[in-house]
Amino acid sequence: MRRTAEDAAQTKQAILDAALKVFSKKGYHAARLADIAQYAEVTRGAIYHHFGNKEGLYGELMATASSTGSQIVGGAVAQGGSIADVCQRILVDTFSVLETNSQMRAIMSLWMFNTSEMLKLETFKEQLRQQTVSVIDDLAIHMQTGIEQGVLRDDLAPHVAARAFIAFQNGVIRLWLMNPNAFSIKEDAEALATVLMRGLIGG
Amino acid sequence: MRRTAEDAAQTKQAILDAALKVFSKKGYHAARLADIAQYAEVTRGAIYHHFGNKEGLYGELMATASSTGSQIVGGAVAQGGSIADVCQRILVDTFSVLETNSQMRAIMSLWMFNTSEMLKLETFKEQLRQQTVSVIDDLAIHMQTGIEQGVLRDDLAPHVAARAFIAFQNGVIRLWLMNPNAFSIKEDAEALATVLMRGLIGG
DNA sequence: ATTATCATACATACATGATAGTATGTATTT
DNA sequence: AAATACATACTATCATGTATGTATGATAAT
Repeated sequence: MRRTAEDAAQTKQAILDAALKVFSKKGYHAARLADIAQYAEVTRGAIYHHFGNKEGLYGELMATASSTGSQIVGGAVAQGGSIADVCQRILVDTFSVLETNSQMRAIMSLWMFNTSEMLKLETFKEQLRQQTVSVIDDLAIHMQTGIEQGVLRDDLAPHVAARAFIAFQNGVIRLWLMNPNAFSIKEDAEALATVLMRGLIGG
Repeated sequence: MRRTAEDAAQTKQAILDAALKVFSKKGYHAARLADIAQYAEVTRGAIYHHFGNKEGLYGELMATASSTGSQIVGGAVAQGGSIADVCQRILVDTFSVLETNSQMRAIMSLWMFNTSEMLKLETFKEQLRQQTVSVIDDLAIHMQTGIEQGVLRDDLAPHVAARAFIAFQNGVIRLWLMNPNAFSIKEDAEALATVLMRGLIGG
C-alpha cells in the first residue's frame, strides 16, 4: 500500500509528533514504539522504515528541538537593543511561550527531562555537551561587550554571567514544568526575569 | 546463611549505597537490579528481601536523599544572619559540596535527573510536588520578613523571590552536573551566588 | 500509451534477549 | 522450633529488532 512521497512525508511527521508526545510524557525507556505507532495510527513497521530504530527516532526529534531553541534566541537578538534588553526578552519569551504553546512545552519537557535519561549514550552526551558549551561561549562574548559598555556590572566574569543566565532560565522552566499548576509562569515571567537581570545589570 | 541483625542492616546499607551509584549513573529503567546486587556484593535475592521490589528500593533511596537536602538548609539557617546571608550561604554551600563530596553529587544527580523519569509514577509525582511546594512556601515566608526588614527589595513578591532562588540553585547544579569539566562550581560558587543575591537584595 | 520492472512505503509475523518477579532451598539466630 | 536472611533456580513478560510479504507509485522500455 505504498503512498505518494507527500503521503510518506506526512506519515513521518505524524510519527515525529506522536513521538514528541509519548517521549515527553513517559521518558525514553518507558516509551514503547508500539505506543508511538498507535498514536500516529501506523504500525511499528513505519517507524523502522523512516528512522531505523528507536534511537534514530529520538535523535531526529532532538535535532528539531534544538533548532527550535536557537530560533527563539535568534528572534530575540533580531529585535535589537542592549544585551540586557535581549536577555530580558529571551527570558520573558521562553517563560511565556511555555504556557501558551503546548508543542513548545513538550519540546522543553523532552530536553529538560528525557535528556538526562539519554546521557548514558555517549554520543548523545557529547553532542549535548558541545551544544551547551557553545551556547555559553556565545553568550559570554555578548556579556563581555555588555560589561565593556557599562551595561552590565564590571565585576562580573563573562562566563559566570552566561552560566548564571542559562542556569536561571533552565531552572525556572524546570521548576514550572514539574508542577505547572503551582503558579503562572506567564504572569510571573517579567518579575522572574527582572530578578536575574538586576543581578547582572551594572549599577 | 543468615547473618546477625547488625550484619543485615549492613547489607541493607550496602545495597542502598550501590543503588545510589547505579541509579544516579544509569537512570531508573536502565539500572538493573543485577548490577546493583553485584555492586553490593550480594544477589538479587537480598534486594527483594529488604525492599520488596525495584520501586521500593528507589523509594527508600529518595527518602534519604530528600532528608539530606533539608539537612543542608537547616545547617545554613542555624548559622544565623539575615535572610540574605542565609540564602547566600545555602547557594555557596550546595555548590561547593558538589565538587568535594561524591556521595552528595550522586544524590543530586539522582534527584535532578532520575526524578524526571519517575514522574510517571503518580505517587512519586505527587510526593515530589508536595515537597517542592512546601519548600517554596517556607522560603517565601522568610523572604517576606526579609522584605519587611528592608533587607530584600520591596518590589519583590515573596513567592517570586522564593521561586527565583530555588530555580537558580537547581539550574546551576544541573548545568554543572551535565558537564562537570566545563568549570569549577566550587571556585565560581561565590560569584554565581552573588549574581542571584544582587537581584534579591534591596538597594 | 501500454507494459514490464523496480523501488518505495509500509504491515505482519517471528526471533531474540533481557529483566523483573517468584518459588523454593538452606543455614543460622533468636 | 520458628523466623530470619539471604542464595539459587526458574518463570513469565515484554519490547526491540529483523525478516519477510505486499500493494502501489515511479520509471524506463517498447
